[in-house]
Amino acid sequence: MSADKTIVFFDLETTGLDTAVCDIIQLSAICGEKVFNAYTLPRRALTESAKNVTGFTVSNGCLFLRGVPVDTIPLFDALTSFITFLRSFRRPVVLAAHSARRFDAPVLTRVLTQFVLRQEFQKVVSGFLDTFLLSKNVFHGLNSYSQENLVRHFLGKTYDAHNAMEDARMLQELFNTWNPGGWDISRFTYRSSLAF
DNA sequence: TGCCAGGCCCTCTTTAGGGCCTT
Repeated sequence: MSADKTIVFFDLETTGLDTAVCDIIQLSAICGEKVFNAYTLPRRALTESAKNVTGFTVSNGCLFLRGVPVDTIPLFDALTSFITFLRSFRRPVVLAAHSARRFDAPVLTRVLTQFVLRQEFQKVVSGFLDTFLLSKNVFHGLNSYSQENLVRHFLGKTYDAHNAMEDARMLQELFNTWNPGGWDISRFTYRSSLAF
């Protein structure tokens, strides 16, 4: 990774695993001490599996996290605020997520396109770094490359997995511990202009 | 009725199948 790029770690919680249709519920990101977090009310129902994994539920038009009401903002506002957050780094940003290529990037770029924000986004984000593919190729012989297992293995701790803010925070900590070289980062970084 | 998908990687492979990883 060249020195003129900033890596921002991010995570999404969504209504399900189908990247073609799922809605974003939580969007979180972190870079150093700078954090971003937004909750949005999904337009479609959560799958039972997503309810169990994330703890989110929707009732009477309100979002709840493990039964506690959560303040939400419109998805468009969350996306524009996110772009403003990314622009604050004043240099090209690489967005890193665990399984970014398979999951987070396709979902994020789909909704950005829906709200005609894709071009604005691409002005500040040069690519997506997939830490799942990176870890699997750099650290051989592990039983599992799930983020939860990697945090247990490399950091020796458990955490509130499937909360986007905590997932992003732990991913940054993992990455700083790995301290991968520029070649490995480049190998698993994908241009954000490409359709996923 | 079924209970959500799918790209990548591995191998008991390549005329294929199964598990991982994300919610």
